[in-house]
Amino acid sequence: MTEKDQIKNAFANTILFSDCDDKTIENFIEQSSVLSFEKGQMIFVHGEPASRFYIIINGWVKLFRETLEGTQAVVDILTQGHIFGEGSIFYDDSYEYSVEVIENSKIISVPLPALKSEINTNPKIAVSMLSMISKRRQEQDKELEHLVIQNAPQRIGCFLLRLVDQKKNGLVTIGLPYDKTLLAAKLGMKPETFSRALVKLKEETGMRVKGSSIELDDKQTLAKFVCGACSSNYPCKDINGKVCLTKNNALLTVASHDS
Amino acid sequence: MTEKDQIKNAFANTILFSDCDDKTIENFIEQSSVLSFEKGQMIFVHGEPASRFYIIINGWVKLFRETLEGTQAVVDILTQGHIFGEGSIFYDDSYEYSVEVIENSKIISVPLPALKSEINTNPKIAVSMLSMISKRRQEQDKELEHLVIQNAPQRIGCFLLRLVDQKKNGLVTIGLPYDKTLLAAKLGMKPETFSRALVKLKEETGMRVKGSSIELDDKQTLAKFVCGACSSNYPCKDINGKVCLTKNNALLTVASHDS
DNA sequence: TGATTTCCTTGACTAAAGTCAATTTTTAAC
DNA sequence: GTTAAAAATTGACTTTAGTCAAGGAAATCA
Repeated sequence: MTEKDQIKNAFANTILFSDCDDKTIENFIEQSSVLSFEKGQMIFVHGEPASRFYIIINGWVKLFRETLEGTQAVVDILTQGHIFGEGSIFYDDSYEYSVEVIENSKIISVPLPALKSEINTNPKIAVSMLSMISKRRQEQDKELEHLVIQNAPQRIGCFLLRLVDQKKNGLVTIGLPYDKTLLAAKLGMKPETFSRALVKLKEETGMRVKGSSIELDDKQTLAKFVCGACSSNYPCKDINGKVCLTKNNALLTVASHDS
Repeated sequence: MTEKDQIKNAFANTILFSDCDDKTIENFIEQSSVLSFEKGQMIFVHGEPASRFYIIINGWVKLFRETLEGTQAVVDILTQGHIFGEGSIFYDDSYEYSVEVIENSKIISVPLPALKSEINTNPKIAVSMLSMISKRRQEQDKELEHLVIQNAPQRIGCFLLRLVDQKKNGLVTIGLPYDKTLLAAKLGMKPETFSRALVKLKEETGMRVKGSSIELDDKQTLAKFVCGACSSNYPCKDINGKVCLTKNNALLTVASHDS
């Protein structure tokens, strides 16, 4: 596959551009550039004027904000197929969060004005963007709910359940997509709490943890422990996992979110 | 003002329809009806097929979800000018939450298909909807952040700060827009915790609480206690209060949110 | 390979929020 | 205005999560 094809593919695989005709995508591609980022690099910083948005071809990034006192709040952790920075056209044209690359990544950079004008004239892309943001909003809604009514072990359990292929039954192996420290932050808890909560989860559900790999005899056992403290029944209808790679190149189904 | 005018006004005062020409709004009005609800009534229930969305002319409603175990999570509490139920066109055409009337309310009911088709053909309303949902998403983002990095007194303090007219200096009086119990739920804490946290807030900032009315000598004192544990500096740029009435008909500036 | 750094875990302790129960205050109803 | 109901507060106690510090495991690098 040529790089050109790869870019075209990356565009077509995002929810935002999936419903677009070739000509529109070509137009975007012409104004775009592909960038390589190393682990640790910052792509942009919270509050800075926003000029471009980004599409991840591969790798991982962390969206976050920081308080004056130095505490960090993880907004999201994204990988291939996801886009970020697009929301700033509705946020005073400045970025709503900072973005740090957490695994070497190949990322497409696209000018925001192009998106802005396309949205204003092309109802199709406006609707795609609406459905993308709405989906993200619903996920946030649920994260908020979980933060209030689930405890630490349940939040981890819920995260794991969403990684499992819903069609699979019986024994399943789940690979954590990234660091436990990072996952702890994403789930709104400290690393120590995460560690202890995982032990509790092991005791409660009989799952086996070895490094970043988790084995589970039956997802129903986990669901039983987790989903009583949630407003939607298992399996949640907003799970529609996409297969992608963990940082160790293990296959992974990621519960999709698209912002 | 005739009822017809009142309805037209209600439409024009929502972000969603603010940018619409008269003809489009007239078309919506023809398909709409105005309903009166009593305190305690349910407007729709989570999961039920969605056929209409709603615009609040006056009153208060609570959006919430419930777990099997009976715990309730408050999604939002809305009053005049806000709309709800519109998100379900991106949620499998079923309602994402339940809605209960908490103060007698006059509410416009509008068929969802009308909105759906308008969005698909009228870029203006698609963009309005985008900016509305984006704004809501940003607020949720911050609520999520606060739930993780702020403690109970700070969350209350932040809520209060957003009620204060930013132009006012010196002594200000803040009226709680609804029950403390409800406010506690919205802020993700128990009523007892709310009560104790308010005492703490009094001690820390010198504010005076008398029933649902709070007097504060200087909002900077409160901001100092609250905003160190937030990623945006006071005054937050997403505050753009609208004046409305509390349940006791006191004047109130409500930090706007539009979903 | 060994050394260094980073990540993860564990223990002991503290702080924050939740629970349960009792009481007071406020509001609504008659 | 009296009474009943609902909302808010307070106390005593439990549970949960955070903090700080120390060790151990894994990954990375020379």
